[in-house]
Amino acid sequence: MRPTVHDIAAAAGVSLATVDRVLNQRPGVRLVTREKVEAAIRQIGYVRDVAAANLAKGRIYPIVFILPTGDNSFMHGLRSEVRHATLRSSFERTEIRIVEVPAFDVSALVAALDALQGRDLAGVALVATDAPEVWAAVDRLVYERIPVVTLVSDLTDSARHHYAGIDNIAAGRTAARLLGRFLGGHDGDITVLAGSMLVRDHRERLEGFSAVMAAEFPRLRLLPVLEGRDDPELARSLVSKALSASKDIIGVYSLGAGNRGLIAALKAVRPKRELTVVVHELTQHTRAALMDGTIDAVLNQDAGHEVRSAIRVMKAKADGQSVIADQERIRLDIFLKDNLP
Amino acid sequence: MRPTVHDIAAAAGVSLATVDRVLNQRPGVRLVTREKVEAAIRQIGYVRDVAAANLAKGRIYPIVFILPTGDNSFMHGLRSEVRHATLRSSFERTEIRIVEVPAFDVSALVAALDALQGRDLAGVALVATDAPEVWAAVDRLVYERIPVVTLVSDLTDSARHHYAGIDNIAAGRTAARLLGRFLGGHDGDITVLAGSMLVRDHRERLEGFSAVMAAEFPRLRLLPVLEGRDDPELARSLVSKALSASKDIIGVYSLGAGNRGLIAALKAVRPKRELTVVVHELTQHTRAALMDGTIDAVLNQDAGHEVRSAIRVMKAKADGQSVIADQERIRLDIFLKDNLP
DNA sequence: AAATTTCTGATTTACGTACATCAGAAATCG
DNA sequence: CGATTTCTGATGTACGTAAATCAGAAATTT
Repeated sequence: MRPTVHDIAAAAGVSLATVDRVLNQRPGVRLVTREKVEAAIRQIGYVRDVAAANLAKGRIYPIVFILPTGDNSFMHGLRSEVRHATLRSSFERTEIRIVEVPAFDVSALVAALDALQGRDLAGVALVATDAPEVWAAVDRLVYERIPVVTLVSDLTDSARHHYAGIDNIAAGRTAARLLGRFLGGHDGDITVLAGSMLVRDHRERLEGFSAVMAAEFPRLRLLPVLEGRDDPELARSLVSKALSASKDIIGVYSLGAGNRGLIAALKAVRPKRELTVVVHELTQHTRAALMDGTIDAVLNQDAGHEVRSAIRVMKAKADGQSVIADQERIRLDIFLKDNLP
Repeated sequence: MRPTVHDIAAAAGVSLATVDRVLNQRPGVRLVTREKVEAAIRQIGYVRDVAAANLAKGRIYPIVFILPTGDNSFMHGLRSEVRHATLRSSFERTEIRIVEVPAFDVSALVAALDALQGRDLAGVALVATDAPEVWAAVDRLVYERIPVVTLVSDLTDSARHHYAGIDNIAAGRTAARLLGRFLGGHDGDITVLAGSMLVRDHRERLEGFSAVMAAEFPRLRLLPVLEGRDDPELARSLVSKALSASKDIIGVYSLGAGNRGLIAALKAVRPKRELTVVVHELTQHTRAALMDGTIDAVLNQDAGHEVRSAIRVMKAKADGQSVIADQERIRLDIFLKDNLP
């Protein structure tokens, strides 16, 4: 059986109340006594029963998620995961509120962050647009000892406590290698569709992609990046234009959202044009396109994992506990048509 | 605030004791009363506080893991994950015992299973060798109402409650597509290294691999399967022999363990021979080989996830609860040199 | 209608921790 | 040395559930 507070009290030769004062860092314990208790705790290997502790304190964790609006499937999925988490909130002693702000809108994001100042929050999670004003607003919350976690996309320079998302440089590199290897030794152009260079995840994916392409697949040339603002309709028109402008395009890497538009553009030129395509985010549209051969590979981050990880981290930070970095690592999923879940 | 048993009692107009009888399916409640209570439970949306319930019952779950011996890295990793779980056992109210049996040894496995009959166990997890005697032994345990979970490799025909492992047909198909696409349109032979056709995971991987190869990459021919018994030394010699016997081999798929030997054999012919290689299981050896280019892709199942999932499932079954299938799905990880964890 | 059996209610203790109160001991101060 | 101040012990309640006991009500049988 696992040791309890009673065992500590007996081992240290003090009362339960004193053990409690030491454990919860309450005042009223002499230094020598405190050390005696701490020695006993180490010696018998006591570990607090978190379930019982939570039951006793009945604490709740008020949490805010700041999510961008936009009708692309990835953000839909993310919002739905957060909502799903609100359904479990009574079990997890959380109270989750969702705040929506326009995508890529720095001042709106800053306003949303500043509105949270002075609130008694256990944590704030945000999909960050990477700008100095945002760093500052985040740091203001951090200064107030509110745990802040970036979700999906990180901030370059800020005191945020944690980033819950994939390694986007690695994702870009992986995309490049898949595309490069799938294209064998062929020569040709590659077009890249991004959402916006204002967000760090897209910049990093491009960075990793370009690096591997340049170093290992010199026969493939990158065309200027198309910025589709994660908007299906804009993505469709940009890609269509690019495909008709250059007949040398043999590969496409879509590193943002709005793939519905990309897929429409691809289908319009199929099967005349043979294209190898790697995209990000598994949605109903990319899944179907992967199945029918329009897309060759999908890189994915599991939005559900990210949301749950973010919540775990915020709760841990709010309790002043450390997080197990390895356990909170978000994996990059690679889907071909054969291993779809 | 979340509703409690007291709220149910008040809503149903019965006593706490009656609510408890209904909730824990104890006898002594008339049908009409039981229905009244169940209606109240549904109506106020009561959900049992599992933490408090576990605290109150103080139940422990005795669990046995049956693992094959063998010095390949994958089984080492699996054993170490199970041991790691034993360290957490006091938190999770489990009491885990590990039983080791020789790999691919049907009668030893049956003996180990039968030795567990009549014990009061919350669950048995085993890496199964797929044979009728094993199906029968597993079914004997199931008949005694002991939850049984297969780990890594499943059984064809048995009443085991759950399988904690990847979809091996999908894994084989994925390997085929990666290898096929990486080899462009080239002609040549593919050699397949397996552990043993006695285990279902290896058979299924081969099945999926062969199917996609035949259907989509007709210019690649499969050579007869090499059975390395997951033994590094045997694997090395088999692969070396095969490579010198046929100069047409341009690809290798290793679907079992013992990759240390495969890698040694590959390094012996490098860089003269250009080979595209896809293997299973990320270990220190395959990781290094992926980094240095000896291997092109690694398919992986996360042993830690499998062990934790198996434990969750056994506990749920022991409590008569259902498992959330989707949550217990083990994902197939694909690693290229760019996305190693 | 009495005797029995089957339900139900009321109450209590327990799980391991948090937290509050109050009395008394020990240390420190004047 | 007495008067504070600071520390410690003893004790009780609470969290939400499990589980047991016993008395009494209701239903069933005789």
